[in-house]
Parts: sequence; C-alpha cells; structure tokens
Amino acid sequence: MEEQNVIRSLSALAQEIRLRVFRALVVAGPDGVTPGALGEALGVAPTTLSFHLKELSHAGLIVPTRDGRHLIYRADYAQMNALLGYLTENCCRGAPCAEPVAPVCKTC
Amino acid sequence: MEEQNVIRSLSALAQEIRLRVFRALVVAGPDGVTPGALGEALGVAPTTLSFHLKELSHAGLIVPTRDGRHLIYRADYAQMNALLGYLTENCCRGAPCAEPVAPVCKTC
DNA sequence: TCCATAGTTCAATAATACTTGAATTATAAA
DNA sequence: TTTATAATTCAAGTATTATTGAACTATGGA
Repeated sequence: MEEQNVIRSLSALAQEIRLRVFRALVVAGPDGVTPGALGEALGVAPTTLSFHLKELSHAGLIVPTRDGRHLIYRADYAQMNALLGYLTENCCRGAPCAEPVAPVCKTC
Repeated sequence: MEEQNVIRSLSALAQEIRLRVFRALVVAGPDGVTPGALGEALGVAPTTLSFHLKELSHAGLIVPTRDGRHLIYRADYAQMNALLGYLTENCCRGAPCAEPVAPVCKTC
C-alpha cells in the first residue's frame, strides 16, 4: 500500500461521522447498507452523508454498487487489511514484540 | 477504547510526518528514538517535529521518557492494538468474513 | 556559575476540511 | 410522459489543522 493511500484512508476514518459509517458497514458485512438507511441510523443530512461517503470511497475503504434506485455501500476488507498491516510493518525490526500485536478480528 | 480517542489516534496518524514518525518508532521497538534522531532521519525542523510529537503523544500512540538531556519516544503497542481492534469490532456480525481480516503483525 | 545542547511553547500566518441549501442526475412507478 | 424517490454535485461560508521564527525550559559539562 502506498503512503498517500494510507494517509487518505486514515484521514477518511479520522472523523466521527465517517468512522461510524465505516464501522456500520464493517458490521453489516456483505449485505451492505444504503445511504438512506445510514442517514436514518446515524441522524446525518443527505448532503453531509454524501460528502463523507465520497471521502471513504476515494480512500478505497468502501465501495458502492447500484441496485435500482438505491446505492449499496460495502466495506472493502482487503483495503482495511492493507491499512492495518501498514501500521505494524517491520514492527520491532522483526524481533518478537515486548507487547505483541494481536490479530484484529477474533471471529475470522 | 472511546470513540473520541479513536478519532484522535486516527487523526494523529493521518499526516505524512506523523505517520513516518510513528512507523519509525514501531520499527525501533523498545529502544525508542530521540527527537533529534527523528528530525535528522526525516528532515523535519525541530519546531515542526515537536508539534507532531505532541499530537501523537496526546493521542496516546507514543510515550516520551527523559534520559539526561535527551527525550526518548517509544510507540505504545497497547494503544495501537486497541485502535486496530476498534476498526474491525463486530465485523460481519460475528459471521466468518467473506474476506477474512488477517493478523496484522507476522512476527508476533 | 556560565555556556552549549536538546526540546518545547507561543503567536501569527497559511492551508485544509466540514456543513448546508439549492440545483442536478438517475431510476422507478403512475 | 409526468411525477416521486434516492442520492449526488456545486458553491459559500465556517472551522480546524499545519508551519515557522522567536522566545523559553531543562539538563550536563567547562
């Protein structure tokens, strides 16, 4: 993963609304969620939500697909994994860590 | 981990200099690095570096300790783990993920 | 004590990011 | 074809974040 993409992804997640949106999509999994449902659940105005969805999309963290007059947004797990991996790369120069870095997803 | 702390941590990492600083500290491990050495390695002015070190410290991602007239900064692995875990919490509602979320640190 | 070194804090400027209403695009149903 | 619904884009004002030089604090050595 490129540094600029990492920064873009971290910036995308470093905002209350976008963090909540992303986590909601991570929880929803393969089903995804529409902007309407997200806006309803999170109490965010359509214009504002759209702006934030675009930020997350540009970062590659979420992906929209169209279904009739709805859009469905889904988390991109590969992108998330790449991001998490980047932060711990070459951790402790390959030595076993004093405080080991744990697997992030207990159910996988 | 509290949402506000998560956002603060992500904001802290979502900046070129701070991301490089943090990764340098992750690689350095328990030895840590001084601001002087970081500034030298990354080509950053002392004032600017100090500002960014404070941002990372406030987020709890790095911790300074004094050693004579030097400060030594170290990554806080527990905070990093908590952050990474937060992003994948309740992933796919506990179902096995379509695209599994991998352990982030191969050497641990 | 006096000076040099290691870092930080402060204040001002410069640059980015967030929100909102109005207008727009795309699809579906009457 | 006309109307309604779902969502986005645009432009503006507002707010937050980054950089820099000058001044300051703390430690160690001459």
